[in-house]
Amino acid sequence: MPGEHAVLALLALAGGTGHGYDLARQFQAGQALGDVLRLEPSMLYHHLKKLERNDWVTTTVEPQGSRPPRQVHTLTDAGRAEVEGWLIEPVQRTREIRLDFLVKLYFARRLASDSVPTLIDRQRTVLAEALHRLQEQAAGQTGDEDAAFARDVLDLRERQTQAAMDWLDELATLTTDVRDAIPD
Amino acid sequence: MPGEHAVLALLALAGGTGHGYDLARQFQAGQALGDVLRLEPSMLYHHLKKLERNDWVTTTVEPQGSRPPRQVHTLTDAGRAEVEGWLIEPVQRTREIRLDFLVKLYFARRLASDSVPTLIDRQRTVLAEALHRLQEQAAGQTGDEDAAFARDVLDLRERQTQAAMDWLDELATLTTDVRDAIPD
DNA sequence: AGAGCCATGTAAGAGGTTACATGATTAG
DNA sequence: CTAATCATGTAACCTCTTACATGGCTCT
Repeated sequence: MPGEHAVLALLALAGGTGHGYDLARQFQAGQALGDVLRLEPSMLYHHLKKLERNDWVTTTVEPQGSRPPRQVHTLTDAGRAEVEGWLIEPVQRTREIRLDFLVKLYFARRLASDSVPTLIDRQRTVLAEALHRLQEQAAGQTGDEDAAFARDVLDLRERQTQAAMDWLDELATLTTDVRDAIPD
Repeated sequence: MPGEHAVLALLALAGGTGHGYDLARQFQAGQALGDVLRLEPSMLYHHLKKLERNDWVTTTVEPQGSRPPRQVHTLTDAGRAEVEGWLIEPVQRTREIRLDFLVKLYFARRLASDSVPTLIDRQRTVLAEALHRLQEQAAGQTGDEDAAFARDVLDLRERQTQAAMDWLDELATLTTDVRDAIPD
């Protein structure tokens, strides 16, 4: 469920307050964020209701004269804590790299850039463990047709996990370069 | 929606008839198929109902004496045609390789092994096109923070697509080896 | 005596998509 | 005059997960 946390983090990025229509723009196609996580208005408003139920935001109505009134949402302390925790937590499954981790990275760079190297490192550890488990499984295999298929499955997963690792390695290099660079 | 087609294909593999409980075994953990696509009984029965609505199977009740009666499902001609079409059609999105394509491969090897090299080759073509589009997008990029993120996103997608390509290449090699081998 | 198999489902709910409703305002 | 923008949602419909209901039979 990256949607909920993305909305919460976007609210944090906007300074802690915002209304639905405004947040919606970032989740449209063509936006850096929207190209990774597309959120239709209906889903966005749905998430905002849920955030309120979780006491992560409070909502007040702001009349707009002729226009429909805005529902202005404000981050609570619990909401801020939730974002902070989410930003430093790596994802557990390899398939979540493609969506959840990318969204996390987007916000981590903008809200807590100091913690990005740690996030990348912790994510590398999780993937390394996954890789290790895959290699262990690949070791104990028999020889029938089902086993041949199981080997192919493991081989694919290993390659996909390794690709994500290589990508993280490059991310880490670039991030470190920036931090180590001496400003002129 | 690989679930529906997997159930249909499993019915074909069983000779064209079968009942739910029997099919369910293959979708449990520990089975070659179940380790890729887990289908809980409730979902399996749901899919069987849907297959009936699509006229891909017909259902008859078979009393079992003391046991609960079986709902025996039989593939129709339309159902057979649907399986055949599905088996030779590559998946369109890279993320579908992990699940949809693997399931397809499992059944293609068992139901239409002659068409497997063609399936792999067509899938390679789809991925090559995707890779090409990603490289084109990576070429036209500006320099702000959003663009840096967009570059990272494209880089990850490229690596994941390339990993799938490499895997397909190895699959193709192995498959060809088997076909070219001279039986003794 | 109790666990687990046989065989079928229903119910409830999370998560998501697509389409539509409303109604004034502003830009081309 | 038309289209898009502002601003909020509802309704209907998928997919999927988790938990539970039924009730006799077989194995240890």
